[in-house]
Amino acid sequence: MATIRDVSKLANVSVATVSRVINQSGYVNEVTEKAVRQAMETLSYVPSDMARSLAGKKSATIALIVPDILNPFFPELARAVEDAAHQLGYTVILCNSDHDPEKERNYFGMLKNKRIDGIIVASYTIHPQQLLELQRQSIAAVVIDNHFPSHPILALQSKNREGAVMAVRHLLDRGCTTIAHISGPLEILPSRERLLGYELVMREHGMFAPSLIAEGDFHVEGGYRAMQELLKLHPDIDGVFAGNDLMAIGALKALYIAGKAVPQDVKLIGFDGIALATVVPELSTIAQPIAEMGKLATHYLMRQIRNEPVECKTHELDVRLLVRQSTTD
Amino acid sequence: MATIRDVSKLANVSVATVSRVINQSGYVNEVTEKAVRQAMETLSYVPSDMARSLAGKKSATIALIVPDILNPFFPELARAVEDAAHQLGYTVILCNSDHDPEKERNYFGMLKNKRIDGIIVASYTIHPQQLLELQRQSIAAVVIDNHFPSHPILALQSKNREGAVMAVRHLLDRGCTTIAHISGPLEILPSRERLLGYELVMREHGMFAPSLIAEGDFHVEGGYRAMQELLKLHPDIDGVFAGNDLMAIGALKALYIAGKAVPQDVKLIGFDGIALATVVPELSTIAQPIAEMGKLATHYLMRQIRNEPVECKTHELDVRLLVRQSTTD
DNA sequence: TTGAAAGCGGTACCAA
DNA sequence: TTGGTACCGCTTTCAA
Repeated sequence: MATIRDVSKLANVSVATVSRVINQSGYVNEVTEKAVRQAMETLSYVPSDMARSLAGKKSATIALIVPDILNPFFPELARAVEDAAHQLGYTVILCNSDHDPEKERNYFGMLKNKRIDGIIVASYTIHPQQLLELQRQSIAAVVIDNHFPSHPILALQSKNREGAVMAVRHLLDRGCTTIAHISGPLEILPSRERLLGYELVMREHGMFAPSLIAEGDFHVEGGYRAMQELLKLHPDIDGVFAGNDLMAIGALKALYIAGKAVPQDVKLIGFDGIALATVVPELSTIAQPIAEMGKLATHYLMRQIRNEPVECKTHELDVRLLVRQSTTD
Repeated sequence: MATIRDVSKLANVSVATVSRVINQSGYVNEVTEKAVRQAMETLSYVPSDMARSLAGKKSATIALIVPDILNPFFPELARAVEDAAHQLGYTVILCNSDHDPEKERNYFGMLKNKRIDGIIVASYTIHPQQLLELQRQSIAAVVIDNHFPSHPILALQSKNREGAVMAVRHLLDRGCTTIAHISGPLEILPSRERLLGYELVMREHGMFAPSLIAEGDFHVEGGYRAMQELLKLHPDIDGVFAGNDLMAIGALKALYIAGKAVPQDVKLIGFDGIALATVVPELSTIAQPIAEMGKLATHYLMRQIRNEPVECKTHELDVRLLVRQSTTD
C-alpha cells in the first residue's frame, strides 16, 4: 500500500502539500495539485483511516447500539443507518446491548477507545449522563426511541401516543367495544406512551378498565401469554391493540388457539410496521417510519460530527395507520 | 485519557517496558511489572486501539458482510458473530452487500484501509480471488454458505443437500404424492444444493417432474408468486418444499388465498429455521444451526488472525428436521 | 531486564 | 504556495 510519502516523492512535493490536496485545506497551486492527484492515481493511493484518526482526524466510523438485532425492528433500523453511513463513507459498528448496563458500559469503553466519531443509541437502558460524557470526549450521539428533555441530547422518536390513539380509534371505528391492550415493558418509554394513548381514548369513551391491560415483553412469547391472560379475564374481548407487532403475532397465535377468528371475532392491531408482519391474516398496524428514523439519525449524527448546527432536542416523527386484514372483515 | 507515556512516567520506567507488560511480551521484572500495573490502574489507562493498529498490531475489529440484514437469517448470524467477537474483545463492522459486486469491492477497499483483522463473508457474490487478495494483505477471511473447493479458503456450510432430502422424505412420510419445490435463486450455491436433494428423492420415487419446480428469490414475495404458478400447473399439489422459510411464508399466503388448507390439503416445509417462522400455522422446517455457524465462523476467524493452525477447507454442519404444524394434521 | 529511538501514516503549525 | 517537522500513541529492534 502506497503511503503519503510515496506520493509526495513521486509528485516532487512535501507530504504537507499532499495532505493539503487530500483534505482540500489550505492553498495549493493548481498545477501542483494536478501533479499530486496524478501521483495518487498512479500509485492508487488511499489515505489510511487509522493514521488519520491517530493524527486527530475522524475515524469515519460510527456505532449503532441496539438492544438485540434479533428483534425485527432493529435490522430495519440498522439497514437504514448503514446505508446512509456508507453513502457518506462511514462504516458502522454493531452492538447488542441486551438491556444490560454492564455490557453497555463495556461497549462505551471500547468505542471511546476506538475514537468512534459518533454513536446512535437505540437502547432503552442508557443513562443521559453516559451520553453527555461521550459528548465531552467529542463523540457525537443521537438517541432513538427515548428522550431526555432536560438534557442537551438529540433524540428521535415516533409519535407513540398519537399512534396509539389512532390504533384504538380504528378499532372503535370497526365496531369494537371491548378493547384490550398488550403493553410493552413499562420501564420503556415508548411502551408507556402507547399505553397512555390507549388509556386516553378508552377513557374518552368510558370503556377504560385496568383489567383490559396486560404487560408483555415486546416479544412473540409475551404477547401470547398476555393474550391468554386477557382472554381468561375477558372472554368477550373483540379488539386488541398490541404494543408492537411481535406481541401482536403472539396474540394472534393465542387467539387462534382459543378458537377466536381474526378479524371476525376479534380485531387485532399492532405497532411498528415491521416487514415480517406478513403473517396470515396480515396484521394491521401503526407503522413507524423506521427507515427514515435510521436515515435521519445518521444525518443528524453527521451534522454533529461536522460541528454543523443542530438542535439538540427531541424530533418527533409521524406514524401511519396501516389497515390490513386483521381489522377488516 | 492517559497515554502510555503518562504511565511510564508515573511508574518511572520507559514506555517500552510499559508496552511489554501490556502485551506480556519480553522479559520484565516482577517488581517493575507490579509498579507498572499499579500506575495503569491509578491512571485507569486503556491502550488506544488506534495507535496499536497503526503501529502494526491488530485493530481488534472484524467485519461481517451479509447480502441484507433485513433477511431474518442474517440478524441471527450477526447476533452470534457479534456475541462471539465481543467476548473476545473484538468489534464488528456490519456491511450489506446487496449482492452488488460494485458495493462489495467498495467495502473491501474500506475494510482493507481500516486494517480490519478479518472478514466473515456471507454474501454469495464474492469471488474467491477477492478473498485470496485479502489474505495476501494478511486479513483473515471465513466464508459462510458458499465454498471454493479449489482454493485455500475456510468455508462453513450446512448440509444443504441432506437437509433437502430430509425435507422431502418427511413430506413423503406424511403421505404427500405430488410434491413441489420452490427453489432459491439458482445462481446461489445453497439453492442448487437444496434443489439437488429434492430432485434426488423425487427421482428415487419416480415422482420427478420439472414442472413441479419453480424458482423463487428467497423472499416472501417470490415464494408467493412461485406458489401461484405451481398451483396453476398442478392444482393437485399436496406437498411443498420451499428453499427457505421466507418463501415458505409466501407460499403459505398463496395457498391460503387459493383456499388450500395447510396442512390438511397441502403440507408445507421450509428451510433455515429462522425464529420468525412463528406464523400460524407454525412452519415445519429444516433448521440450520445459524447461531452455531456464526460462533464457529468467528472462532475460525480468530484462529487465522492469531496464526493458529486451521484447516482451510469447507466445514459442514448438520441440519435438523423441525416438525411443526404445517406438516402435521 | 530495561531504555532509546525509529517507525506506522497522517495532520498541522511555523517558516521560508 | 510550499516545505520542514513535531506530534498522535504505541510497538519493536538494538544496545546497554
